[in-house]
Parts: sequence; structure tokens; C-alpha cells
Amino acid sequence: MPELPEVETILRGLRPAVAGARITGVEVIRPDVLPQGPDALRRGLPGRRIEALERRGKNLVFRLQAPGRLVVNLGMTGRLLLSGASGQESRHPAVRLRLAPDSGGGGTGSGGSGRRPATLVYDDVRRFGTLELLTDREWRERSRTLGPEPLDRGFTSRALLRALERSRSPIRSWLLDQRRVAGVGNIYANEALYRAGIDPRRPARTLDPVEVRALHRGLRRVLRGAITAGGTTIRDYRNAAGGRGSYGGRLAVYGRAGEACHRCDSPIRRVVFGGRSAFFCPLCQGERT
DNA sequence: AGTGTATCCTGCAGGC
DNA sequence: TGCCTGCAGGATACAC
Repeated sequence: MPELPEVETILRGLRPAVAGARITGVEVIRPDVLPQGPDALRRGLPGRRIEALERRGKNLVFRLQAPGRLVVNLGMTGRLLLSGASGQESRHPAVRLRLAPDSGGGGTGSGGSGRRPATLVYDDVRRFGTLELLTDREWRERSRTLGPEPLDRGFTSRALLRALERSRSPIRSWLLDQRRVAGVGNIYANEALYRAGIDPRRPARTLDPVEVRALHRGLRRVLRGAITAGGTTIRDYRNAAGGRGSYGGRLAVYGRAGEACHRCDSPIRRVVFGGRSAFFCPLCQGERT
């Protein structure tokens, strides 16, 4: 489900209510989303303050006082819902965190203290998602296995070209590999390739510098546009308030097999490789000249 | 270094 | 209506 833009949208919705709050209780309903077992969270979280919320690739990272990190990966159908919405919207609660607004410390006066206690629900129909409590060191090691953030400054067209030049893997598979770029999933990989006019099956290293530049630009534009739209809701994705993302209407190829290409009217094709569907326009993303 | 396959799990759409 | 198959924004482990 959630790729970089969806996770970023959830993060932005959560931040005002969650940053600075203290975790006062943990309720585990579905232990199978906790690879460390239910006690790691039940013992490790209560009493701790959430210092900040961050995103790395498709992971939502709660930086905790103490220190440590609560790392949430939403899998295919994971949601993080804030109390108001969650009562109604959470049909498959897996973990509930009780939060108290930060009353102690700095004394920002009435600043954030007008907030009432809240519940943050991790909801997940299929339970492919995970919540893990990591030390800073464990998190650093985990983060090192992930590729660069595609929206960061350092992710340049040149860097992308260098990274691609040794890989024989199909470019769509390359983009999905979190060790190579972090945060790209099947929707936005396909959309970026459409924008760049590149066949998703092309071996990465056969892209010429002009194509890599187009891919770099296409990827960043697609991701930014999707963040602005609040992500793509096809079925399951919801933001922190339970609302939908509106990027779905702007998808050019993903999920549009048989429909007309907006640019040339050819029917969009669907092919399966690497265990996933790829969508593309056979004309706009056809052979190189 | 690649690919394909299976696995985790549930729900929904479509065909008959 | 029911039953079946296939499909799904992810990640990983395996054999070849």
C-alpha cells in the first residue's frame, strides 16, 4: 500500500498531535505485527516521550526520549489513525498507543497543553506491517541498508546514472529495491517510468544519460505531486485522520490496463515480472530510436 | 547478480 | 446466492 508519499502524508498528519506527547499505555491486539513479540513494546514504550517524527523510505520513525526508535512499516494495508477518526475507521486494530500531551518540562505555557489525551491506533487488515522498538544503533544499521531518499538534495541525476550503470535488473525492479532507492513502490515506479518514456522491462544499465535525467525528473515530480495530493487511495490507504488521498485520478498508467494512454490513445499494457504487475504505454514507452 | 516462487493474511471483484 | 480464482501501494527467504 503505502509508498513514500503516503507515509509522508501520514507523518504530517500525525506530527502536531504526536510530537512531544508521552506514551502512557500500550494495548496489543494482534501480536503478529510485532516481530520482537508483544512484550518489547509493552515494557519498552510506556512512560516515554516522543521527541520527533521522521520518515525514512516507507518507514515512519518515532524518535523517543531515552533514546530509541519506534519504527513502523505499514506493509500493504497498515494505517496509523488518530483517535477521533479511529473509533469509526479502525476495523482491524492491531496495536493501540495511549498518548498524553506533554505536560512536563519546557513550559511552553498553554502552547501544546490544550491538547487532550489521544489514542494512536495501528490498524492493519492483512498484518504484513510491523512495529519495532530499536536502539539508536540498531536503527542506524537498519537505515544504512536503505538507499538514498529520492527527494533529498544528494539524489542527483548523476548519482542515479552511476547507480544504474552496473545493474542488469529491469528498471522497474531496480526502482522497487529499497536498498537502491528508498520509498518507491509499484505505483510511483510505474508512473515515473511513464513520464520518462521508458519501458519498465529495460535493463537498468541500458538507459542513456538523457533517459536517466528524464527518469530522475519524472520520479521526483511524481513523488512531490503525490505528496501534494495527500497520496493515492486505491482501496485501503488512509491518512492519519482517516481521509483518502486524491492522487488516484492523476495516475497515467497504474491500474489502467486496456484504457487509453492520455498522450497517444494506445491501450495501456499490463505485464507481470518480478512477481508484480507493470503498466506502460507500448507506444510512449516503446523502443528507443 | 538475476529470476521465479512461495510466504505472511484478508477482502474484494469477476466469472460461472 | 454461492463457489471459485485472481488480484492487491510490501518484504523476505529460498532454489536455480
